Amino acid sequence: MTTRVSLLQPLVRRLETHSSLSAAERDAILALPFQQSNHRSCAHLFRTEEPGQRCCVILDGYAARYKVLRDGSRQILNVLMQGDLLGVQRCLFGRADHEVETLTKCTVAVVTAAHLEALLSAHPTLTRILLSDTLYEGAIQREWIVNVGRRDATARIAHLLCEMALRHDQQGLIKRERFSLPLTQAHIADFSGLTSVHVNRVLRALTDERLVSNDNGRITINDWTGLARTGGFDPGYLTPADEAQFRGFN
Amino acid sequence: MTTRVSLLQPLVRRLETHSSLSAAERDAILALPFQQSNHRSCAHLFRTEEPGQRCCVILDGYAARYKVLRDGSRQILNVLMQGDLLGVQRCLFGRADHEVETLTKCTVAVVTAAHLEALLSAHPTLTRILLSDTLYEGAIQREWIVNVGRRDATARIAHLLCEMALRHDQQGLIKRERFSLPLTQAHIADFSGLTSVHVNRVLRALTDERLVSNDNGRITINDWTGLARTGGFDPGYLTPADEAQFRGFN
DNA sequence: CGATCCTTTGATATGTTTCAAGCTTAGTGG
DNA sequence: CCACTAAGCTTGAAACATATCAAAGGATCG
Repeated sequence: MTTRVSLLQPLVRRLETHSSLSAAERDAILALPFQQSNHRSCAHLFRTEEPGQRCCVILDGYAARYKVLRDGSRQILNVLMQGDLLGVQRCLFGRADHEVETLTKCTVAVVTAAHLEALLSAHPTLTRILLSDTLYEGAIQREWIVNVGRRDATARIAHLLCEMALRHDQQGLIKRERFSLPLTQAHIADFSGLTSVHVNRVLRALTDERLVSNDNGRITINDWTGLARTGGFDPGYLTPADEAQFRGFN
Repeated sequence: MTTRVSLLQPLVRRLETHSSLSAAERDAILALPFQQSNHRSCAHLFRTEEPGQRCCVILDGYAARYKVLRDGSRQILNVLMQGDLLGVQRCLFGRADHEVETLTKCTVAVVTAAHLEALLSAHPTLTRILLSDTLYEGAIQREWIVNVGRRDATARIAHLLCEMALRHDQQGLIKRERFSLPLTQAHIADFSGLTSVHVNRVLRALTDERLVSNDNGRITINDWTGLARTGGFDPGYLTPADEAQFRGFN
């Protein structure tokens, strides 16, 4: 039991980036019953058609929320990583507006709506923590609206890299300015509202300027300040008011 | 007291579009102490610089969440109308990532964080209702990402009109396919990530095709099906799973 | 009755898409 | 171990949607 329990640590870490948990709350979360489930790359985690009374936490790997349009084009809404909690909407409404697909091999902890329910009943303040987490996600989404609405291709991609870097840092997943980001150029295109051809050219320009380098899904940020400047990146939307700023963006 | 209390009815109506409230919860919301406050057009309701421990409900008029970029351009994130609840993020985090400005003269009910706190303590299930409301807003934001990321100018604006029509319908504010939408073409541009010049041309095309007509801030939808088709509008993200579909979009 | 804000229109410029093809790389089976 | 395949990356040329610039025409309001 102890081994399984500690696997939910990424969720705790994630929640603690914007809220503070009491010891009892933390223990209750870590003791949440779940079923571990492994998925191959490009597998559906959630589909809009099949409603379900379950949510899940990403323990390892990457996934993406997205919507497909009638003409077949798709828009990625957010890239999900370790610690991210999915499907709360589905638990509350029995349905969600978007699909979720793995981008890599993924290990997730599946939690039934009933167990989530029980957790929230036992610790009512956790509902507020969940609300905070949803507001945090909302802030990420709003910044993304700005990104696709008002920034040019170069800034969009630079911004994407900055955001993912900071989120990795919050989860303790960045080492020496390096982190993993297993997105193909087609993924980045679907995410930033561009075509993969154009993403290719922009990415090339960014590496030519020595702002970042990309070694097969491992990103290295060579020039934080420069990248943040080109991306118009202001980390405020990701960090609590009182938190020390991320190195490189002060 | 009764007169003041009944003014919060739009909030109840709003919450009831996606959640069901018990009689006690409804009464508690309606009895929430608030201070009525009137604002002229183009006034700041919330600014990022000045954090505050209050939230508010729009009783009458329109407002917009937005962010301003370094180069001075701005992106409207959402248009807020009667019944919309603002500043929850600020109450929980003491800060928000975006600003809110009135688009018209506006009457709002200002609720202190302390009173909101008291309400949630007395009726813990309301926290979950608030979470549902935040998820509902999240769905609207996600659809907007799709809109600016993957739809052309015509579809974006058609979609905007469809969404606003449906939201007005949910609040009972649409009469004979007509509703109020006091956005200038510059507003629509800032919202849809276009320029006002281009908005003008697109809007003209939509009225030329007799899909909509615009009489000085009052929109009439002349052809629901046609407008929804050009906008790629699927109302699923706004309506609970079991709800009867909006007329015209079945 | 001027002043201001909003809308409209035209001409030109530009960022991004589209199309099309060749190239690299990693994985697979003979 | 090599040949084959598929997926992803790269490049170039042409087309297109939207932006930019500039100016004129309405509407509204003090």
